[in-house]
Amino acid sequence: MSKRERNAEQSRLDILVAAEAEFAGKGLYGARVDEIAALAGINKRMIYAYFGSKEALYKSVLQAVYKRMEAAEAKILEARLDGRDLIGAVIDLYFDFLARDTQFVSIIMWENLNKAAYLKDLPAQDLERPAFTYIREAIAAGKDQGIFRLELDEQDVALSLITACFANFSNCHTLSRLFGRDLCSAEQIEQRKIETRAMMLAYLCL
Amino acid sequence: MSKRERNAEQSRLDILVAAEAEFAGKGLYGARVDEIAALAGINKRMIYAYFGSKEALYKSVLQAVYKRMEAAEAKILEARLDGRDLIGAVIDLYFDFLARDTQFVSIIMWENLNKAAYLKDLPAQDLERPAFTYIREAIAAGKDQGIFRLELDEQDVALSLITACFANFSNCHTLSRLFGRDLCSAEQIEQRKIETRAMMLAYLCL
DNA sequence: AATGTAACTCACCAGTTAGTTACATTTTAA
DNA sequence: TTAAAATGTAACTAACTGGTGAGTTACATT
Repeated sequence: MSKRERNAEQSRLDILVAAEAEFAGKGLYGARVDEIAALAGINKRMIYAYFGSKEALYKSVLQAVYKRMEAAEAKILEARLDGRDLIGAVIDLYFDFLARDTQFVSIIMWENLNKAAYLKDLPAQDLERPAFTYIREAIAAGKDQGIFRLELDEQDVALSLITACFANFSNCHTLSRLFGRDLCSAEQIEQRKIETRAMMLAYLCL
Repeated sequence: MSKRERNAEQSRLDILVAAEAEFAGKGLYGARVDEIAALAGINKRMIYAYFGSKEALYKSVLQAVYKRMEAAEAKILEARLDGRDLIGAVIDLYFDFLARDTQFVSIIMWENLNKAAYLKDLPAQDLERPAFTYIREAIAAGKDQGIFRLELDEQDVALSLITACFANFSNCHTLSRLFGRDLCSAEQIEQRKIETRAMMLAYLCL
């Protein structure tokens, strides 16, 4: 086997990237440590040196994955939109993020099947979602401005929004089979985005 | 080990029930044949006698699971509802089914993570969904009667409806952590049902 | 009582798994 | 210069895995 350059930081990163691909594809149980080592082009021993165990490696991957979502959501906070514009922008952002980052979708699903057992071990700080707070506040403001329905609860709307986006990606394979069209394709996803936007706005707006 | 009563049909069923629990909990990779045998209270050898392989057993479970969904959907066809009543009834049905049958939810999710590889092997007949056709026809009729928006596509609406229901169950564990409330609880699910109904009707109706 | 067979048990295998260890090489710092 | 710490390799192990060969038991038929 060819020698690796000595670079602890790079090696750690290579392991994380390989592990994410392996965990996304096969889950915690199905993933093989030897496979991760081979994919990272590193010796298996280093995985144990850097991460300690397969489980600990998985937790690091989970953390990294949520960090990506947080980074994407930061754009929402920066844009400082409100009302209908904000809702549209949020849906665009989630659709684009989930369409691009299929490993994120897979790992979240695996974590759900695992009853979020490992997510629970993550420090609370890694789970704070400033974007959720911002969305809730914007909905409340929209109600005050008389553009959103008063009877709606901000938290419920935020939940509806996120679930409506996510399900298009988490279940696209089985639904493709059931509906007889490839829902994973870029065109179908674009269509789902338009549809989701229309649905959310019809629901929210007076 | 205690002797089993000789009953091929019962044994087959015991294996299927045990396998579904094991596959739902751990997926195809994570499930252990020995565990299924222990859970079914049967000798492992019989699993191979009846089903041939772990994969073949999984496919049988997948088939059984979809049959349950089909049976639940049959009630939609029987009720012969239309318009807003139908939409409400469909949401009720999916919510109630998914809330009760958590193993269904898990297995569908696993199958999606597996890119529906095993679903593709199932005979097309097991995947026909008369309920979907009925819903699409009812939406078209609603448009003619002037109660539903004309610009909507029936197929898109059916998709929105199913995804909006499913995501509440598939992602409840991670979302519970993110939103700081137990979205798997009966009360929260009831709240999500009300919300989903309001959203779909606002979206569909003129 | 003898026979045939479906249902079943037991003991085992060959391959795989996460994790470890002995040892070699390189970097760092005094 | 040199000792120690860090980084790397490859061989190893103990436990586990899906799957199987061979033999046993219950029971119906003759």
